[in-house]
Amino acid sequence: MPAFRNPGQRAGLTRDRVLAVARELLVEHGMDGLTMRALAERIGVSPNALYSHVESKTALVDDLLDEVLAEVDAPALDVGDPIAGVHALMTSTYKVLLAHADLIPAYLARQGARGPHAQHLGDVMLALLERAGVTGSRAQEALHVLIVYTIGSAAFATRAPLASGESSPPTSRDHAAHFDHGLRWILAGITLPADYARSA
Amino acid sequence: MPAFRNPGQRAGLTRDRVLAVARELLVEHGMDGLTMRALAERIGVSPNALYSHVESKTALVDDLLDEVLAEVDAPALDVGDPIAGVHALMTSTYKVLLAHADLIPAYLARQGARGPHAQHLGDVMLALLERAGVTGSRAQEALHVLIVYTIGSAAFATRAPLASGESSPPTSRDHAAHFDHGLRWILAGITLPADYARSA
DNA sequence: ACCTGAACACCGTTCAAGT
DNA sequence: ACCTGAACACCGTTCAAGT
Repeated sequence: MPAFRNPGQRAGLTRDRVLAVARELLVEHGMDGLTMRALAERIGVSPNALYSHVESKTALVDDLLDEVLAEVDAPALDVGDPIAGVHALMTSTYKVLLAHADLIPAYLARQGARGPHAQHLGDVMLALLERAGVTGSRAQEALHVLIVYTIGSAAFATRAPLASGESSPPTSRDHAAHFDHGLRWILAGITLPADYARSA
Repeated sequence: MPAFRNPGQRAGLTRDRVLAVARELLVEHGMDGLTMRALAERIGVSPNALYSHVESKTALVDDLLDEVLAEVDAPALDVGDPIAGVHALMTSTYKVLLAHADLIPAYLARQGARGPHAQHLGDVMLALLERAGVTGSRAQEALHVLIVYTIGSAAFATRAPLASGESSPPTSRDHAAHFDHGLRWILAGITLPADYARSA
């Protein structure tokens, strides 16, 4: 907060640096510790300077969450079994989320991300689902249920076991197996005929 | 905020009234609209007066979320199939959550509730699981995965369909059927031998 | 275009009174 | 015990400068 610069003097700040320091703050002190003012202080700039590089705090967090999704491997759109492609995509997402466990509560609160990477992954998913015969609002639903399931599973896997009972705690391999079973069930449900449950 | 009372004059405020108005505010304006100051203003009291009836804002929201769980039907502990009991309990919880859809984002953010009602339902669940042969940290895990799944499913069911595509949107009956399928799968997974996935 | 200083309109919470 | 007034230590964001 002390003034090393006069008005008009630049700090050499970039949008990428803002995002990087924001991520540090979030990992170190959680979502409550990520404030615009704390962020500005760590960078060494006045709080309002951030608004030259970021539209709002909400947009900043959205960008943060979206950035991580760049690490997800998107399968090819037009080769192989489309449901196998969806399976691979969600499995990769699950792994990426586990690699950034500190961000999981934020994903959970927002029920996913919203930026260009999330958009792209969503488009890939919808294209794969379409090739599998799932379209329209049913595809939108399938997308959402898969996202919620994946984030929820990642949240569950990062929960420290409460250490009661005699059996050994579940390994990350156990969690991954659990995740995989559920994923396969959901995919089976999604590809059923659309009116399988329309009866009384 | 205008002063109708002098210091020392009571407003006849009760803890139940604070909770009731807090719930109004949350339903009307969402989680962001529920502030201690807005709450105090609607009640007609100064903001700090609330702290005579509530420990903190966090505790207030916790109580709010917990209160709703009083509506859940807890099955008998010691009669019938315990897994059928767990199934009935989660199904009742799902229905109660849908009946208070405005609160679902808050449950999601906190991954459940924490008060006495939540505690009681958790105890019932653990007792049922124990009768089904699931104990220790594995039971804790099962509890958590069932909670996350149920809240996530309720969140999914209350999402307005995005209205693209030719097929008719899924009914609440469809959602309930989906929820039931997933619940049965999870229960099957939970009751498998503990080391089913321990291989390489 | 990018920064500072100052300010606006808020927060949750505490502390010292008053009855 | 329950309330008010005032204050503390914060928020996100905007506006008017300066270069």
